Order: sequence, then C-alpha cells, then structure tokens
Amino acid sequence: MAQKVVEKQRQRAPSQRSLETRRRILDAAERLFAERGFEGASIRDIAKEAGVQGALVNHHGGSKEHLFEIVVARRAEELAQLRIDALETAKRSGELSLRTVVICFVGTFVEKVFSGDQSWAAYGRLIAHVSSDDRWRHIAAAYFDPTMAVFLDEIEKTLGNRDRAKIAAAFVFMVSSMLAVCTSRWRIEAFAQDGGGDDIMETLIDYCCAGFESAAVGAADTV
Amino acid sequence: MAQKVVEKQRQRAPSQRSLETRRRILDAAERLFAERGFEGASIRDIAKEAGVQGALVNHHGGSKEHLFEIVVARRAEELAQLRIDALETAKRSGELSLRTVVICFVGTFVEKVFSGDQSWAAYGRLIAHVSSDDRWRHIAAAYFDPTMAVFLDEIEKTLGNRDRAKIAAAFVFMVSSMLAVCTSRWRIEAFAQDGGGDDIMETLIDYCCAGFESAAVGAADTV
DNA sequence: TTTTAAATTGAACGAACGTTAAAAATAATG
DNA sequence: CATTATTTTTAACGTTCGTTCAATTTAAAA
Repeated sequence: MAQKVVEKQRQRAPSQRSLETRRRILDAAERLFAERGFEGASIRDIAKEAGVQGALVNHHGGSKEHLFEIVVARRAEELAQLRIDALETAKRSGELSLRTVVICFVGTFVEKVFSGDQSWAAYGRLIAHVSSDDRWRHIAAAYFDPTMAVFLDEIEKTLGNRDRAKIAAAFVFMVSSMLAVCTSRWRIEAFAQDGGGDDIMETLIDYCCAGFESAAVGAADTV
Repeated sequence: MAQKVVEKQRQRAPSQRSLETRRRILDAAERLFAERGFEGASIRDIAKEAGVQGALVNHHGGSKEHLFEIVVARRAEELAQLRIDALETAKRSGELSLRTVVICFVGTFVEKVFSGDQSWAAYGRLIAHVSSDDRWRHIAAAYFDPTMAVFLDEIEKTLGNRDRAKIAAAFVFMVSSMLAVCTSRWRIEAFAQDGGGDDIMETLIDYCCAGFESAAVGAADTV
C-alpha cells in the first residue's frame, strides 16, 4: 500500500551524480537503521553519514518511513531473485533434497552477509529489526512472504506433505536462526571458548534440516 | 557497570502507593518499549500510559536508559530463578535428558509468555528487541548469559562433550526461535492455512532437540 | 500529633526532531 | 549554446524530546 504510490513521472534522466548521492544516502540509512533502529537513527544522522544536507535525504527518500521501506526493499528484491535463481538451478540438476532447498534459502543469504560487503552485513542486522518489531509487519509481509511461500512449498514437498502448521513454524524458526547469525555471532563466539567457531553456516544448515525433519515425523507419522 | 551504582540509602520505607506507582510505570515502560523499541517509546508516552506525570518516570526510573535496564532486569531475575529451579527439580527425579534440559529452558519461558499475563507477553517481545540490537549487548550479557552458561553446560553433558562451538551456536539458534514465538506467531499462523497452529511449544522443543543432536553428530563423531 | 523524608505535580529548559520552502547550483535536453 | 527540469543548499517552521527544579502533597517514623 505504501509502495505503489504514483510518482510524478520524470522528464529527464537522473544524473550520474544524483544516482550516486541516492546510493550513498540509502547506504547510510541502511547502516544507521541497522545500528540504532528506526527512531534511533535521525534524518540528520543519516545525512551527515552520507555527507549531504539533511533536506536531501527527504528529497531522495520521501518521509522517514518511506525511506525505511526503500532501504529494506532495495536488497530484498535482489535477495529474492538470488534465492529463486538458486532454486531453479538446483532443480535443473535433479530432484530437490531438503538440504538443497535449505541451502538455497539460508545459504544464499548468509553468503552475502559473510561476503565482506559491509552493506549486506548491515542489511542482515536491519532485517533482524524488521523481524522483531510488529510495526514493520506489513514490510515483512510485502517483501519476504512471497519468497517464503515458494520455499515453504518446496520443503513441504521434500518432506512428503506432512503437518503444514509444524513445517511453517519450523520455517519461521529457521529464519530467526538465520538472522541470529547476523546479530549474535558475538554470543556464539563468546560461549565457544576454543576458537573453533568457523563454519557457522554449516552448523546452521545442519540445525535447520534436523529441525524440519523433526517437524515431519512428529505429525501424522504415528499412524 | 550501570547497575551496581550506589543508591543513596533511604531513611523511610516506601509507601504502598509509591510501590504501586513504580509497578505501573515499569509495566507501562515494558509495554511501550516492547511495542515501539527504545527511542520509539517516549518518557511522556510511558507517563501517560501509567497515568502519572512525566517527571515521576524519571524519579522512579532514573534516566531513560536506566529505566530500560530496570525493566529488563525485573523479569530477568524471576525468569532465571524459575529456570534454575526447574532444572534442579528435574535433576532430583533422575538423569537429565537433552529434552528435559531444553524444556526447563525454553518451556519455562514460553509458558510464561503464553500464560495470558500480558506483561510477560510484552516482555517476550521486549527481549526480542534486546536480542536484535547490538546496543543492548551489555544488558543481554549481564542478565541472560549466566543462566545460558549453566544450561549450555548441562546440554553439553547430555550430548557427551562434543564440539563446543557447534553446541553454542545451536543454543543461540534455540534462543532466537524461542523469541520468534513471541514476535512471529502471526507469521506461522498465516502460513499454516489450516487452523492447526496449536501446540507451537511442542513443535519448538522438538525442533531444538533435533537441532542440538545434529550439532553433536556433525562434529567429532566421524572418527 | 508532629516532624520531615519521600512522592508527586506543574512548569520550564535547551536540544534535537521530521519536514518544508525558496534560492542557488547543476546538468540533461533541445 | 540556451533552456529548464532536477538536484542541492540554506534557513527556518513547529513539535516533541529527555531532563531538571521548585513547590506541593502524602505518609512513615518518632
């Protein structure tokens, strides 16, 4: 509803400079929203971080709420595409296993977050905020639920159509663990006294697969 | 560090009324911090919700940051006690299984959240905020890590001392799923088209146990 | 009952907030 | 090059923010 607003159509192509300014503003907003939450990051903070005047942030992002949504949407669309592509590629090389589907969903995201691209690292923490704040429910629903629906169906298939409610719950648990990797790696490392906290991603994928399988057996299997 | 500040010692016992006022303020703060995050809930909002003057909030809670910490601490201490008690009780009735330890940790919390006590429901969402915001890391560490350390050790024992890093990761995943129950039940229910989203708690416990077991076999088991 | 510490009110402070408007600078287009 | 849509700056708006302080009310303690 907040997204399909009719924008007065442009009469001239945007300049290279303005595109870069816009990107800098969105990057700064992404970083600060991720660090401090929505109200915790002020327009003035974002402007300073981007190296522009405050009014420019409103010019490029509209209202603060709209800016927030733009920032979430930007990478959400790229991420959704990456995930769907990974799934299609996997499908072409044979029957989908549970593990493969989980890797397409979780692995695609975690690889970006771990890629060294600080923007994606910030994005992960930002989504963790979106996910734990009921006020952004409409954003989560708009940008993440469609992809989730696709993957939920695929997982249900690999498990042989069991209790949908349990599988949906397991999916939400998987998402929460995936985001915990963004927000709570310090916690994992603090408790794993020996340094061996390397391949968190593999641990995460193992964990989620096992969880899904437990959701499958728990249900109508006891015939 | 922010908690053991020397408070000027009282010369008179607090009145019943002031204790109730204090409770109303903390309840209101808990509710609004949970709904809107730290900066999203203003002192004035909290005062209005509690039915008192704004200055009273500062009088009872100190600075806003201190108020936030008080609110988190209040139930954290009760919760830690409940969990340790449950663990002790379980220990007395025999050897601890993985599932029993998980139930003592997760079940104790989820039961409170589902108890109908709106204060605990709000607290669950509040902790989800704390957990996804790096600025509250010191609070998470101060109030939740000690209990987590105890349970982590117990779980490690039931799994027979495997890869500590993997088990620590699995524990963090468990916590994140537990909090997802507080923030994302709507999402689970939206995707479980048939109404059968009843015993989420059992699904959660099954999920976590299976995850822990996968973290145990994945490690030094391939000897 | 008297005393006075503690709780509560009401008003105010300076600072920071999101947003807007008009002027100036920039650059796409003809 | 000239035109002018767009971008950027500068300044200001009204509001709300967290906090403080002096005055008042309440109630614990002697």
